[in-house]
Amino acid sequence: MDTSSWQSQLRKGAAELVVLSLLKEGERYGLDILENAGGSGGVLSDGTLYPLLTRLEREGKLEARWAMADDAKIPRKYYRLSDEGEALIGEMQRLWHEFSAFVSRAVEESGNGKRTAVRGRTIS
Amino acid sequence: MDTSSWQSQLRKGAAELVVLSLLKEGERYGLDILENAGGSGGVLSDGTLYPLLTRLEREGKLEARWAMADDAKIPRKYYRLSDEGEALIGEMQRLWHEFSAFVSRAVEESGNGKRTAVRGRTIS
DNA sequence: ACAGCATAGCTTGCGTAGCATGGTATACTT
DNA sequence: AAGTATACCATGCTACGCAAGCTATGCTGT
Repeated sequence: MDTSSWQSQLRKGAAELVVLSLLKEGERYGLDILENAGGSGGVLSDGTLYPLLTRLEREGKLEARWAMADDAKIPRKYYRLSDEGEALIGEMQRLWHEFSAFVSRAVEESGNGKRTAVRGRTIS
Repeated sequence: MDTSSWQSQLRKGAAELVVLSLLKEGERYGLDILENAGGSGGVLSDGTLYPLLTRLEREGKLEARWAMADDAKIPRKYYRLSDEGEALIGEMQRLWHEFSAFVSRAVEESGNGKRTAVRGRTIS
């Protein structure tokens, strides 16, 4: 049973929400985000993340700086929420709750017994 | 704050799950599905639903028949799960729970305080 | 010395699905 | 006759996930 392409579709949009949510906690760089959002059951691969970060920066939702952390060997690009991003994430989180509640309800109701059969003759 | 195109992205894949879940209860026709899945906070418009039903039928996940119900004025096309669709929906529902739990966790953890600031000098 | 691997970030091209818009056809209402 | 409701379908646009592949640095083992 192949559900992999369907899962890709399901992830659309969720990546943006998860990344912005992670950055709400504070500054992070690419691979750091990937480890926190792309693990088992995760929603991100690196080919998805970097274009996404670039886009969010271009759209003004994120700001970025290159920095050399004390324990790092090579420079990292650190991203943080802009004022606009900060304003957006609250609304997105509210919409996510609404959306996931709706889908979960639809999924769960389908467990409760059969509907009565539809009357009517099939047309051939 | 425009989140409408983001919401479209979020809906991708969810429509298929919701439709198959509704059909797990029993036979339904197009507008019937639309009323149960497309309302407020819903995930479907009719320009999405009909191509989706056609695709699912073509892929063998659904079977359909035209029928004249007693209370209807014009014929309706009734869809039901095929054996393959029945086998698939269980797996999809399991994956949905996993996925939505992951995203919800990411969203909710972002409420718990600030991370410690990253040490390191910005490179200019 | 140098091959291999880990860390870190980025680019290209493909495929898929949501959806706005518009269309067909029938039946009922005014 | 015109308008509205029911019911289904087709076209074209767009966005985004992701596989695959690229660059560059620094550490480690032989």
